Amino acid sequence: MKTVTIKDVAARAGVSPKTVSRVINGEDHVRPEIRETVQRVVAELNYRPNAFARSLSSSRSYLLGLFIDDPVSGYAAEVQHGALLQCRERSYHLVVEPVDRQRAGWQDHVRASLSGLRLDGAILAPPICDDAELLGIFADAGVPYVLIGPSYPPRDSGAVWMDDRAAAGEMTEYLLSLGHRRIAFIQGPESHSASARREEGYRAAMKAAGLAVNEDAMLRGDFSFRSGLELGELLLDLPETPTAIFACNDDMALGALITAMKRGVAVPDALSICGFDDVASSRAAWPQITTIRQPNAEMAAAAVDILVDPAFRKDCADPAFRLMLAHAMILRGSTGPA
Amino acid sequence: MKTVTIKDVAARAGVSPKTVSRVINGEDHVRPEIRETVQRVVAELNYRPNAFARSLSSSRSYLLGLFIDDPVSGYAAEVQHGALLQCRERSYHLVVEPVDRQRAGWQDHVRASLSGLRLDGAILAPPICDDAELLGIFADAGVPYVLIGPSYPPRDSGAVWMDDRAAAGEMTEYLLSLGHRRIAFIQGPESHSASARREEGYRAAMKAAGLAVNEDAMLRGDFSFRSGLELGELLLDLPETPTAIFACNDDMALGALITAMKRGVAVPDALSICGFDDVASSRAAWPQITTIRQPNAEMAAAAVDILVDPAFRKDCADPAFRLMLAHAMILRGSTGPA
DNA sequence: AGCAATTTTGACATCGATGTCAAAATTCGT
DNA sequence: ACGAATTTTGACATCGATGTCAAAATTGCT
Repeated sequence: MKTVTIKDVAARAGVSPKTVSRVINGEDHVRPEIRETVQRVVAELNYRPNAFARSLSSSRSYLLGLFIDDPVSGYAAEVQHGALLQCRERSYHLVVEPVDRQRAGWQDHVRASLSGLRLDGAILAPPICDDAELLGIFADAGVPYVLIGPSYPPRDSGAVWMDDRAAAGEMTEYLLSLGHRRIAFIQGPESHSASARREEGYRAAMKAAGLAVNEDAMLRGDFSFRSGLELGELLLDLPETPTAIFACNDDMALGALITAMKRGVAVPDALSICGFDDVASSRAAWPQITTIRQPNAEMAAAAVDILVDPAFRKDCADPAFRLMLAHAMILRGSTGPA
Repeated sequence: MKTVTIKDVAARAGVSPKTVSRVINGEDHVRPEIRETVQRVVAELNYRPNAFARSLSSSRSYLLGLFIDDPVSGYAAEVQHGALLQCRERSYHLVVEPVDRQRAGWQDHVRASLSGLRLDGAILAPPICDDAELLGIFADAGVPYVLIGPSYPPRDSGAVWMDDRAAAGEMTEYLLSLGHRRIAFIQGPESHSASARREEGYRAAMKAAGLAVNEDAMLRGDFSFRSGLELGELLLDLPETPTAIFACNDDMALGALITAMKRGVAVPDALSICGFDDVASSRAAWPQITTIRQPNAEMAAAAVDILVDPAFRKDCADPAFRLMLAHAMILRGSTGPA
């Protein structure tokens, strides 16, 4: 297929390439009839601007990067999908870059994508959105970025959140309303700040109900299914068995659920279990797991919108670019009256 | 951060930009000592070639596209991860493009990525790798592509497979060896050719064992968890209850497993269940599901290797670019003696 | 040493778009 | 209808690399 260039369009429409460029980019200063002619010719020839030439001359790449720690997780898939759809909406493209901080020289990989690809912006997913060194690399390269669920509100960048604290609080209140008093809590890894916020919400709700948190029933996992299995064992071995387990994410809740089944503890009759995330397998389990749906795709889409907003490039510090999106409690079969 | 260009490097090394270009691209005809000097300067200045300028002049984009139907699935995540890592290895980048054929005008979206981005190659995941119209778009645009697990061996493109037929045969033989005779089979959607190959393998193994397939215990699902639930009901309602269910993918196997648990049918004592894919939740279930691991990441990585191989661009029809990778049977708790 | 063959090098054009800025066309006011 | 103000248009340079090809340097041979 011979490539159609802007010159071809210009020639056929009887105008200069520059005018065609104006029409393509929706700029002012083109007479309506000429604009129409050009648009017709563009359609006729099925012309598509060459993204590389455009980037080279305009110093915009129409490319956004999604930087993510573990691109295989279900979480990553949701974030990516949300970003992808919104990019398409905006005529941008998305480049996914895994950031494996275990590997020596990861910094260079990041720098290479930034300087080689001239990304117009980047989306940083948790937990790497809290990595000061990484943020520094972006700042040095002058690439604007939006953080998803960071620990601290960033000063000079966009951010999109959900209210982990409030959500965990609601979940705890729900368990309390079911009559549970001995509610165990499984924390996530310390590196994930969202985990800490969820714990806060849990503690606050317990305190509000006038209940003390049993620190023996507060265990730290690593967000993996396996750690849920193991910590579930520990919790069920406790002298005062909890009547409910609130895990910081669904994978660990699933692990705890399986442990309960193995040991013949009926869920939800003898033990309620709830998680956080609403991953696909929380629906596939039996009973299905009560959880909190994070607006992952929506947060990613919002991040894209922020990045492509010209106002953002002018003033990244504008608080209008720090958004909080709504979560939802998903009540399912794994929780019941105490 | 001021951008370092090839001219800066050239000036500092006391050579022409062209020579620097030669060094960067590992071309011949550069005296060793000059090559070394240039490399030193490149490192000193931390120079990275501008990908856009490079693509514009060389008509290579160093960009590969991954075209996929449902980018949120666990399957997609594995494929993407494999492709991503290999791209990084090869200094390419990966652009993920969802192809939603439900949506009007999807063809234009695909064309736009091809002509706008000048992709050096594309990876087509199932089931869209079997879409003749889609393949035509790539052919028209002159973008070489590699198919993952297509129905038919392509004539003029690369392809990467696993042997679905043999794998399903092995699984069936395993069930037979456990003493099962009434083995139900849950098919996938007709649009997924892999499903048909798996069914073939099952039928062949049954025939080889001298057993007739009970067509009443052969039901078609749509690869979803829900369809596994429903078809599980139907199978357990059969007058001659099967002693084993072989589902065409793990999600449906999980559905059948949940149905069995709901109805109090013990797995694997009263009923064996096995799936295909080895998705994450097949490990999260209880009992864990016996399944077949597809080399998804490996297939994607192999696809990348094929696409970046200069020999491939010269002769896409070379049979060396049609690879079959090995699968693995994963024996877990959901299967046992009849 | 002298000349041909070969290797190394760089000048220059090019890829396809956009930014700048001045020229041409149009509108407006009187 | 005329000049000023404004809008529309296009010529030209530019972004940063690579392809082409001829010039310069090196090597090999007698």
